[in-house]
Amino acid sequence: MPELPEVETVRRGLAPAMEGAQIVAARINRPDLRFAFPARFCARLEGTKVLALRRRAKFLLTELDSGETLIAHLGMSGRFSVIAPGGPKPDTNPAHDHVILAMSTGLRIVYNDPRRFGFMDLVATHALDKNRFLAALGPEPLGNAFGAPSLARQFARSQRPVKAALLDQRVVAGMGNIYVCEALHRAGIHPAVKTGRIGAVRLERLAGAIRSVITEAIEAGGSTLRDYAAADGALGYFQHRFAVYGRANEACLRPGCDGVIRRMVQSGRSSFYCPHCQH
DNA sequence: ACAACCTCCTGGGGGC
DNA sequence: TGCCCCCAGGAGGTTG
Repeated sequence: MPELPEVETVRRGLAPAMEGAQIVAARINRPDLRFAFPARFCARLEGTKVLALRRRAKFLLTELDSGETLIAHLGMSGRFSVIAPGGPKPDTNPAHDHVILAMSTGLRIVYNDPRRFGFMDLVATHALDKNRFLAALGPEPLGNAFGAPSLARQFARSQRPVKAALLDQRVVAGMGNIYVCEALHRAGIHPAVKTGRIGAVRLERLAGAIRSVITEAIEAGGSTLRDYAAADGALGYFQHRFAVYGRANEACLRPGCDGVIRRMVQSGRSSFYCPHCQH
């Protein structure tokens, strides 16, 4: 379940192993992940130097000195590992090692993804904004363009449950099921509330809750449920701070609230909320 | 044009 | 004990 905080943690782990280094060899072990790899994928990577590792929403962007940028999405179960020569190997099943980059430093970068919901693309850096995966993304929750005003604009466009709206990457980029549930709980907003019924004060509270939950989750190295680990194998620990996610039938943790967390299904996805303090 | 479903995939957990 | 079914979920694609 890599959402923004997990992808940011992966980026921070990969950056020191990749930035400034050259990709001396690239290998893919199958022709596709969720989508086919682009033409001449390995050849276009080999011999390039990594200028910078960036992140946009849940996408990892590796800027190369060839003028192209490698776009990677971890899907549900994608993991990048940095492997030192003779060093420990990750605990992932090597049958699902799909992409292997040998760096000029001797380190290897391995992309492992059992479910293959992840995908990669390679596009001209100057046209990154026009890429089909990135073009429609909304503002970064920690960026200046995000806030109550941007939420208000997006919420006015269509009436739907706020839970569904926040999962829409055009509304705010990088939120997934976990952090949407947590942010709604912090803001005291019921996940089924229609977007148009949220007033200015609550919008401000919601924007603040989104920023705080994402900030704290990044500081905690993300959340590790089953699949996720950072590039060095370290586990996140924000899962210990979940107030609602995965806590059905447990007590609400909000001070002074004696509610019990419930689970409901919205558009096929679990929503966790406290019926006592979320309205 | 846009919103609601469908689909991709595997490992793990629950139930029988 | 073992097996089977179902669930988890991001986002593009398809359908309506």
